[in-house]
Amino acid sequence: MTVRVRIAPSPTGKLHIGTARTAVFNWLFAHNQGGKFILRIEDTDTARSRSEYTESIKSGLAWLGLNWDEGPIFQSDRFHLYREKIQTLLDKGVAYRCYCTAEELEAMRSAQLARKEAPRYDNRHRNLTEEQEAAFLAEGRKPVIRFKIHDHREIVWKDLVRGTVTWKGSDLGGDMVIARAGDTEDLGVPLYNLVVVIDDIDMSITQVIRGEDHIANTAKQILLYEALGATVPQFAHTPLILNDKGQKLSKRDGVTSIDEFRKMGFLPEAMANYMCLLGWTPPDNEEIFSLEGAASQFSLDRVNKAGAKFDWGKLDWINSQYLHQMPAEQLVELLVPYWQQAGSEIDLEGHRPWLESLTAIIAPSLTRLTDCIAESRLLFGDSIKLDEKAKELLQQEGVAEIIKSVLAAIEDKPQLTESDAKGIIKEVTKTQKVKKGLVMRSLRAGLMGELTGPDLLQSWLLLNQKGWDKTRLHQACRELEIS
RNA sequence: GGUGCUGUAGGCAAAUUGGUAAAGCCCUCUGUCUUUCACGCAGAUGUUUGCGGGUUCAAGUCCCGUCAGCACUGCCA
Repeated sequence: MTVRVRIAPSPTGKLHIGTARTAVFNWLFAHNQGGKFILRIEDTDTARSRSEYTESIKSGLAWLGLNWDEGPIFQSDRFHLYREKIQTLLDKGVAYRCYCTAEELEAMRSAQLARKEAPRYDNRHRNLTEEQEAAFLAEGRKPVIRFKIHDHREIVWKDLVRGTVTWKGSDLGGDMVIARAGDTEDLGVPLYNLVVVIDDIDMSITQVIRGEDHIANTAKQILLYEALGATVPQFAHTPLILNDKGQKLSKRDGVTSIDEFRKMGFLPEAMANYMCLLGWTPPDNEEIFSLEGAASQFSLDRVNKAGAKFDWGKLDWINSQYLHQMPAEQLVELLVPYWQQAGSEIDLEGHRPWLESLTAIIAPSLTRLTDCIAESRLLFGDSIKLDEKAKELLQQEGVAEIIKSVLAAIEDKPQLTESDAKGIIKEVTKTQKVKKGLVMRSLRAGLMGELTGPDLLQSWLLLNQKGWDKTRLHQACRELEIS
């Protein structure tokens, strides 16, 4: 049988890292098995679902490289199918109408809690007579539809991640609501546990791979598969993504949407790579790999059972690895938007070759794309801002002379080559009778205004292309004379 | 309260059906390279698998108990 798996997000928020990670595992499994990966939008909760979130989910998955083979399928288009199935369950006598009000349910729950019992529905309307139903209707009550869960039932499945999982019917909270009262619809509005099952049957889903927070739902859903006379798919419950305190990662933890990670300067390849590692370890122990590479060796039995703590340090490291090995001509394209956003003074469109050289110089110090702003700060513009240490160095004996002789050497040279620059440094070292290190440091101070930064020779050549080396060195001389 | 799951160095983790534990990666530190920072390369620190029992020639792995953490316990998904 062809493997068919799906990711079924609810469009009630932007694409969440947890949803994306589940999508990664499904995608990996599908690609490993030569199966299909399907996108289904679970928007039965019309009050909370928004189309803009559907867009965020689609664009987020696409950005990560998680292409889907079928869909998106929208549950909101399929209410007719759900109603049909509800009727089937009603006809079979495995579902019934419950007329309890929210207040009654609440009273029941608090009474149970007061008695230190597990809160659950006591199945009180399971066997109502026609007269009783008529009486409730006459009161104006709107029924929900409940599916019978027998306490003595034992539900067992072989989880692809966790092994054999056993659940008692009595621990499922009583007969479950599969449709809530609708304003017009006699059969109500179908709810999550029901529609998931109906769709997974209808779409011939063979493996359901989702977060472990769904384990209890799985037990309920298996009962529905049986009631609908369908084959039960295989299940795999993946560990949750945890924050640094060990709790399920939530919106309160700050950055959780894929959109935010993108804006923070993470590459899609790095994100996808890291998400694979959130609960899975490749057999070859390599930690840098593409989705395709991971898919070729993916298996659910290497998925961890313990929660996966989100490790920012590791994500940063992975991102830096991708950044460092990316060709400058490709990287520069990704950097330009950040420079633009930061309001760079120079014309970013008209200076691709220059920007590409700049990119090559700063690339090794980038961890996130956003770092390009800080790392290139000293290379933009015709002037410098001397920090304390640079000022101190420039005031050392002989330094002013070094700067002046360099200036003299470049004054009427339009464009320096690397060997020109090296020659000048050598020459100045000789004529001023100083060590090369002092020349380099002096030059760095005068050219950059600070004593640390990327490779000096390359930086100089970059500035030279714009004529900024002359303006900056002149400025350094002026400031030296004033102080 | 109930049910379920998890517990290996600072972090992520590896360890075929029980067979020498701490592989690998991140972080930290040191060395190296360099004018400097970063990158790269080389090396180092960390320790006995939450705790207590049991089975066994042998237990991270199996069993019992205990503690801790997390998840679920909706007319949300």
